[in-house]
Amino acid sequence: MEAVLYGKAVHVHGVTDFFSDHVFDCGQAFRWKQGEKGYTAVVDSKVIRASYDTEKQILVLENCSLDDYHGFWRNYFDLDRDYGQVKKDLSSDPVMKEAVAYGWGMRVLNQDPWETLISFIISANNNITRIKGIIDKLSARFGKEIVWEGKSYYSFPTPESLAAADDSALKECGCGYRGRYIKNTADMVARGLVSPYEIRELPYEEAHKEVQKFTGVGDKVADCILLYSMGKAEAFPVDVWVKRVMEYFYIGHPVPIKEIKSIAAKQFGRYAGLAQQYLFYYAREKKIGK
DNA sequence: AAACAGGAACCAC
DNA sequence: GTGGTTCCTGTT
Repeated sequence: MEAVLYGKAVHVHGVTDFFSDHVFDCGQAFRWKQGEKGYTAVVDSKVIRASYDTEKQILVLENCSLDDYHGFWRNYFDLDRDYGQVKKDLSSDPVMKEAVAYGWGMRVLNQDPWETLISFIISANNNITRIKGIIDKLSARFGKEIVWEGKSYYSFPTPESLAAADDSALKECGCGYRGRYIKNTADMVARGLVSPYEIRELPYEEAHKEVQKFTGVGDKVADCILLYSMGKAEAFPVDVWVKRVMEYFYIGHPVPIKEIKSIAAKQFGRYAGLAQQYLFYYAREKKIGK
């Protein structure tokens, strides 16, 4: 991999196992929007546009410096993980082989723990379209405006701004009963009672327990936060889709979520979270079990 | 228009 | 600690 600066864009040469639709539309991130020139998002209070040239194997990051790339985006896009090897390892199992072939360009992003915490509290009992809408409204209302190419974008709200939010404003953003959970959680973080950044440093089991101290975070949401923002590749979030696909292909009948997690841990090992990501995309696109 | 989709809180037991 | 019910909003 070699990163080269062209004007205000970084071109990363030699990136493999990358396909934008798989990366940005597999349910892990909610702020990336597809446009003519690529996918655009606000991440870490910066607007970024990403596009990938499959033929030349170049990842183009617009509005990005070389320092930004090495200091942030390289890790954000998980570019130092050998997905070729991961996919090879997972493909010894015929079901995973099929799922991996289908979502071949998926990568698990390393996102911000605070943003991921709130985003997945919103995700509970909710669907992706609605989650995206709620996060957009919250950002427009409580985030900071950033203008790029003549367009307005909004950063993800800070803990302080959400802790101070009116109940009615959260309701208008479509949070529903989750507004209370968001405020409670934001308040805990703003007061420094629990830090998502400190939780990130803990091993899986402890982090899984700690993150559930936030209101609105249960077993599944905890696993999402650990996998998508705390570098825990063994975390295996079981939502209805993953439950269905696991029962359909591996078990044959309905079982409790706890059992699905332990079967997955045995079957997929330390990459269970990456396996989950391929399975989720496969199950949802193919409507397995529906 | 009633039914459904989607995880965690909360209260019984 | 387990099981059943309720929470909110958008879609069918």
